[in-house]
Amino acid sequence: MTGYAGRSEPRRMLSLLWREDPPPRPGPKPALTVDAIVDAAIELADARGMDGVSMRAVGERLGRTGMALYSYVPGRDSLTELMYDRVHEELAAAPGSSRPWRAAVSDWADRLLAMHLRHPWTLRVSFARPVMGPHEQSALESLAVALEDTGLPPSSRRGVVAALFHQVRGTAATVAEARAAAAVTGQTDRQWWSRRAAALRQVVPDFVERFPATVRLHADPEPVTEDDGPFLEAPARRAYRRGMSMLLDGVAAAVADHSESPG
Amino acid sequence: MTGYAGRSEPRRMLSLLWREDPPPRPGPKPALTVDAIVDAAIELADARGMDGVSMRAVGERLGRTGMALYSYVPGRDSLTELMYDRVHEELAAAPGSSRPWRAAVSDWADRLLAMHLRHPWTLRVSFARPVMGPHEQSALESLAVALEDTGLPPSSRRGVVAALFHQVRGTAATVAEARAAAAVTGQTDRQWWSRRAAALRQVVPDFVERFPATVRLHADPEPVTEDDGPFLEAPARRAYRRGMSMLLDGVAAAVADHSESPG
DNA sequence: TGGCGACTCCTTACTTCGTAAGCTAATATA
DNA sequence: TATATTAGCTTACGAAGTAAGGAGTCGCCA
Repeated sequence: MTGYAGRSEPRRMLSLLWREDPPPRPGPKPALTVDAIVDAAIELADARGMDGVSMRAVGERLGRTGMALYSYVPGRDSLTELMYDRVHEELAAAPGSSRPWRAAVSDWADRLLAMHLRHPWTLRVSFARPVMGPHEQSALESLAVALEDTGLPPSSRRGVVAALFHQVRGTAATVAEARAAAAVTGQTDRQWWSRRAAALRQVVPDFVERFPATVRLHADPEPVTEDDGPFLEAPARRAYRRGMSMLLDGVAAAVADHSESPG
Repeated sequence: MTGYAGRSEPRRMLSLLWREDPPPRPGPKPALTVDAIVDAAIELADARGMDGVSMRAVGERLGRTGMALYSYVPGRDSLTELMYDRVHEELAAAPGSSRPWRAAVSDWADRLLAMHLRHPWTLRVSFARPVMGPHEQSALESLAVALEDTGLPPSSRRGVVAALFHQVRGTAATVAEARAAAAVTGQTDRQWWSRRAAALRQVVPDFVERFPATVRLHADPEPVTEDDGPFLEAPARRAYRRGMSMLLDGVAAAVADHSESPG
């Protein structure tokens, strides 16, 4: 069961996240640091995926046994949360705060998407119960700042925040999955897809008659023009752009509506 | 590593999903059926979560050992996909096809959300690589039908489909997480939250000064008036409604724009 | 300054998981 | 009827998280 935040003692976990330095204590000097452990775990996760991050593997990477880590970190889930907060450091603050809200928000989402794609294992940590670490918080803060320029009330802004997170995380999951499957099965995603389609034609020969609207939905595929990645990745990225643009259109409409008759 | 579709032989998996009945074969008569196994697994998953669904546990529920299941199903991941497709049966087809697209789409999303909340373990199966079972397909078909009434081109419709899935799945994950945490920790989500807030105040006393926009974002909480569930569940549901409404506003704008100047 | 006690890190062991291997008994087809 | 093939069992392997306990190390107070 990975991905549930807040299972352990909240005080201990928050203390770790915010790097409260502990008072000097008796006993041998710690040879490791939480940061070193988290770094090693992130390297492992980036290279081999979250399943490659076992306590033993992380310990081994640091020249220790797996059990040695338990002096620094309550357990594996807590380590995951620490990793999660850490990579949010990469989300640099928005350049200038004087840009129009739409550009700022759209940029923010793109940067979050890029972060998730650099570290796909972050998608295993649920957005539901925020980890509430410093870097995650400051990422949220910069979005919150951008959204205040809309003039919308807090309740509406919360709706936008949730929608943005869902859109970004869903897209990231789709793209990451396509990549992972390609890596695991050893075949390109195009091969994977064509094999699957051939098998489907065999098993369900009347697919076109039974699901006509679905077939029409996938008609008219656009050529891959830009750098939106390999075969299966491209449609996900285009859908992301379109979905985001429609969502922001809706937000803009709400902004116009609200500035006409505020309150 | 749960949740990756299409790991096993695609032909075998599709044959299982679409219930191709195999030709009579030598050997003892099978005492079980795939359906019985899938049903047992779903009951277990609903009751104890996906972690309660081990091959041994499912076998035991059917009076067999875990290994007995491998005659029917290639492995655990495949079983998960079968479970996933099965519960999509609950997504009844949309009532009348003559309703306006917005109502039809909104209803569809609500029904999908309800399904995910009845079976939160479905969220472990990625939307990225569709399982392509019969029930999942017919759920997608009814959405595709509703979207054709918009008159939007396929590429735009695909964007809407993706956005809808992301919103629904993200919301479902949020709500499910709140429920799971309450069940696991034994404390109500209100207790969980207040403890966490207290701990945060201790560890980061200057939180309000450091993250003012975040604090303002969470200001002005609305009273829980309707049946949107317990404490932490309510904001997720309200955010869902607001987000969905803004998204559909954006779609409506695109519809208006497109019917003015099609092509 | 001596020693108490808390600490780090190790080894060992327990549990649970998915599933590979190989056995026996049952059965459709030649 | 002989044979090949299957279902379902037992056994076992490797990997996972982590509990338990011991050995050595150091801060703090008498």
